[in-house]
Amino acid sequence: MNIGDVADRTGLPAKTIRYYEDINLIKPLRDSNGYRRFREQDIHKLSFLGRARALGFTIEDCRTLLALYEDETRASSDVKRVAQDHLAQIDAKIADLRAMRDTLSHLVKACAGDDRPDCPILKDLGGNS
Amino acid sequence: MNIGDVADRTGLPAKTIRYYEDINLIKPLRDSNGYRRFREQDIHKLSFLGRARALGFTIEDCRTLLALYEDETRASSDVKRVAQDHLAQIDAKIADLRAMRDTLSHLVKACAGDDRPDCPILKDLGGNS
DNA sequence: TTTAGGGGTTCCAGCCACGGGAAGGTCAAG
DNA sequence: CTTGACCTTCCCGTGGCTGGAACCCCTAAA
Repeated sequence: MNIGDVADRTGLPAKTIRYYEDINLIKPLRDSNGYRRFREQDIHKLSFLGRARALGFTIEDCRTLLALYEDETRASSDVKRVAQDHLAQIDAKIADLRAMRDTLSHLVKACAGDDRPDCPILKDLGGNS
Repeated sequence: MNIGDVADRTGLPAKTIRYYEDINLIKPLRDSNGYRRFREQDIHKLSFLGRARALGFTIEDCRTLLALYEDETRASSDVKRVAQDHLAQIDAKIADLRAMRDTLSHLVKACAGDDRPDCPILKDLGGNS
C-alpha cells in the first residue's frame, strides 16, 4: 500500500507519516521505484500512534508505549506509569487554563464593550487593580 | 535601568526582554556603551506584557492589546472582543483536555498496574475496544 | 507519441515563544 | 591589574508537524 492510501486509512496526513518514519517510529519497506510500501503492521502501528497522539501523549511517550505494545513480556505497571504521568500533566494544564479562564471571564464580564475607552481589562493588565 | 534590574523587577527573563525588543514590542534606549537603558514606560509595558502572557494571550494579541492600551481613544468593545476570542480558545482547549482526561482516566483505572502484561490501555491504543 | 494529471520522492524553511550557549565587550570592587 | 559579574550579538534547538519547491513515476487519453 502506498502512502496516500495509508493516509486515507489512518486519517494521518502523508507528511506526518513521513515524519514518523524520519524519527524511526515506523519502518515501511521500499519498492524498486523508491515509493514506500506499507504492510499491515505498519498501518497498525500508525493507527496506534494516531490514537496515542489524540490522547495527547508526546512523541517520546508514543515511542515508549509502542515499545511496550510490541513487548509481550511487559509489565502493565510500566504502561500505567506512563499514562498516569501524562494524566497528571493534563490535569496541571487544565488547572492552569482554568485559572486563566476565571481571571479572564471576570474581566470580560466587567468590561462594558461599548465605544467608550474605559476598560477594566486594560486597567488590570496595566497594573491598576 | 539595565536589563538585569528590569528582569528582576518584571519577573521576565532577560532573554525574553531582548526578544520583545527584537519583535518591536518595546523600544528601550541605548547607552553609549551599547547597553539597553530602560525607562519607566518600558518597564510598565513589560509588566503589561508579562500579565497578558500569563493570561495566555499570544504575542500578536499582546501587540494588539498594547496598542489599544496606548490609544486613549480606543473603544472598550475592541478590547473585549480580543479577550472574548481568547476566552473561547481557552474553553476549547479545556474541553479538549477534559475529553482526553476522561478517556485516559478510565483506561488508567482499568489497568491493574502489576507485573502481568495484560493491559487495557495498550489494548485500546491498539484498536481492541 | 505526446501530454496531462495525479501520484510519489527529497530537502529546506517556517511556525511559536522563547532558552542555551559561545565569543566577546564593559564595569566596579579589591 | 585582575577578577567576576554584567552586558552585547549571533546562531542553534525545542515539538510536531506544515507548506512549498523541484523533481521522478505511472497511467490513460488524444
